[in-house]
Amino acid sequence: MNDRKQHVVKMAHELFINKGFQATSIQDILDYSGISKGTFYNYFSSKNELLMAIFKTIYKDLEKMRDELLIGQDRSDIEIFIKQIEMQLITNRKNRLIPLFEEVMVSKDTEIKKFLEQGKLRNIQWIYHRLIDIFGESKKPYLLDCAIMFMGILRENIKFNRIYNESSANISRIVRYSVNRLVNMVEDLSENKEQLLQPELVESWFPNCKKQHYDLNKKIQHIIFLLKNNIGSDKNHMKAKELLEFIEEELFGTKSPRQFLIESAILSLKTEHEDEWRKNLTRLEQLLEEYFKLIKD
Amino acid sequence: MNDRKQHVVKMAHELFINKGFQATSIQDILDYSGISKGTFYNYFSSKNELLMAIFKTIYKDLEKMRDELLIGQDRSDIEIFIKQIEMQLITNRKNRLIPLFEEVMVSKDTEIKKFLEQGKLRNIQWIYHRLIDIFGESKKPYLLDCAIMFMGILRENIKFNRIYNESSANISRIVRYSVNRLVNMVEDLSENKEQLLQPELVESWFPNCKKQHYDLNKKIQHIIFLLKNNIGSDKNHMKAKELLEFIEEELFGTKSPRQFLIESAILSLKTEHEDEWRKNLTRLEQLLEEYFKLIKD
DNA sequence: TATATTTTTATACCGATAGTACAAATGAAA
DNA sequence: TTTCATTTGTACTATCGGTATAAAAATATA
Repeated sequence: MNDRKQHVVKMAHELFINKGFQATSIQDILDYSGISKGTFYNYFSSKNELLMAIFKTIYKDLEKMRDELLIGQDRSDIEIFIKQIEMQLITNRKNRLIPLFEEVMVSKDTEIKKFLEQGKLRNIQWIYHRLIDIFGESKKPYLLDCAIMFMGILRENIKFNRIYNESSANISRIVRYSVNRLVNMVEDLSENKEQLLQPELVESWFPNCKKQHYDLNKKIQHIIFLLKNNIGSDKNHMKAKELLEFIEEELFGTKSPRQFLIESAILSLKTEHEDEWRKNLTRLEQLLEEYFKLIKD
Repeated sequence: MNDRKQHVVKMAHELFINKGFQATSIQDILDYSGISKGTFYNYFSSKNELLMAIFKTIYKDLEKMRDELLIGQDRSDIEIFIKQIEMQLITNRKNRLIPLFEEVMVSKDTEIKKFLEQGKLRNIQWIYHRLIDIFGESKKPYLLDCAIMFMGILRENIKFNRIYNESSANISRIVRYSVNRLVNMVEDLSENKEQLLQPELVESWFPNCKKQHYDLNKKIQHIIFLLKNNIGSDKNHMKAKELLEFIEEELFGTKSPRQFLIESAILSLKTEHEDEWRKNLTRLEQLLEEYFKLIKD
């Protein structure tokens, strides 16, 4: 995206945050960002398309930050999940995302509505997969329901708490409270074997490649996690840890991971000869090969 | 409200259901209901005020139907609660209430927004009180939280189920599933003594008279319930049951209960002389006196 | 530097919208 | 028949999102 165009997006976003979408006229945007109408319609075919651009950039940032919180962590640790949710909520509030979201959902523009619906589905899907990480495959049949209901619980709790408490200080408390309900719900459901939606539906929401990509990332993270737990603490081993963390950062924290750097790091890691270690490292190499093949498409 | 005005409200509602609020222009309403612009703005000061009139009539109907379901029933019976929720959901869907609701919530009109927010609070409050009926005073500290989270669970479940199943056939299934979660949540919360919002807040939402009215209705229903369980099955006693049911219907099923009819019914009921019965009947008389005093204000 | 191409600007314009103003027509009560 | 409120029809304002386009400015190319 053009620098100038980016600037318009940013300025418009500021206006939308302060005045709302509907209440901000095109003319406001033109004045505030200092461009002409012609240029505006050269960049965006409509006001809605501009809003979509805003959403896209926020979503991308959000997902990146969210995934970064997982780097080098135990996926099954529920505390990480809590941190991720908190981060999402705080970002949402900062960008007034929900009011904007709702404003668009009532417009006639079907395309943007579909886009936002998909965003919501993606979020549910993400929660669902995270719940599998946390509660294990055995609870899978109930975890889509749980993901959906968790969203509802969280949403309403935040809404009603805001009526009395404008500060975002207790977002953390609300999230923890809601997650406690979630944990209990998982137990309850798997005990009573009650199911509303079949989790297989989730797979049909999006093209297969997304799922593939997600699974691959998960496998790679898992292997690195194993490797990290397999090293001692002497000087040489500290270097191994640093290398592994570099690989993680490069893979999941940057836009386009540099393959040659990662391969070189792997090479360095091969100096270690312990049996279990070697096995895992070979597996990691295979997965990385798969990974780079996938992102090339 | 004027007959003609009522007619406009009805026609506009039809249009809003079919086309949505924003997408329906004033001109559409004028054409469809056959009035002139001048008349329209004589009735309503704006399009938003018309919508508010629609909401008011629907809310009133809804609350009436909902309360009628309780007549002559055991308030603590959760099955009645389920029926009430189902009824609300079906009415909501029939009137496309939620889309309309959302369309207005994004408008700039603060008055109508406040009105709708209050409606939502009233609903939460109602659920809260019903939960007290069902789970008892001892669980009270957790029931406001439960009411709020139940709303969230229900809402999201319905939303996501609709993606796959357009029919309203399984609304019943969703409600039952959600209520099961609610029951478990009450248990969980009272066991772990976790509380997010203090239920006392509920009282501050609305003027005290509402609460008084609600409590009084509850007491009257309870006494009538006791009386009904205290009569035998011979012919004379069947008449007593009919009289009690008439009183209930007159009190809670009509707009303006006729005091003289109810007093006459009470008089007839006094023919019975059993001890417990007489005591309850006197209590009922007292409560009714209070009741008619209250609705006169 | 001179020319060609692309981008940007300024402005006039379109059709649709919510809401206003008001004189004329209608209708029912006195 | 007169009076008075209601209703109608129509013209009007102001704002909106979006289009059209010619002139100007910036950029690339030769």
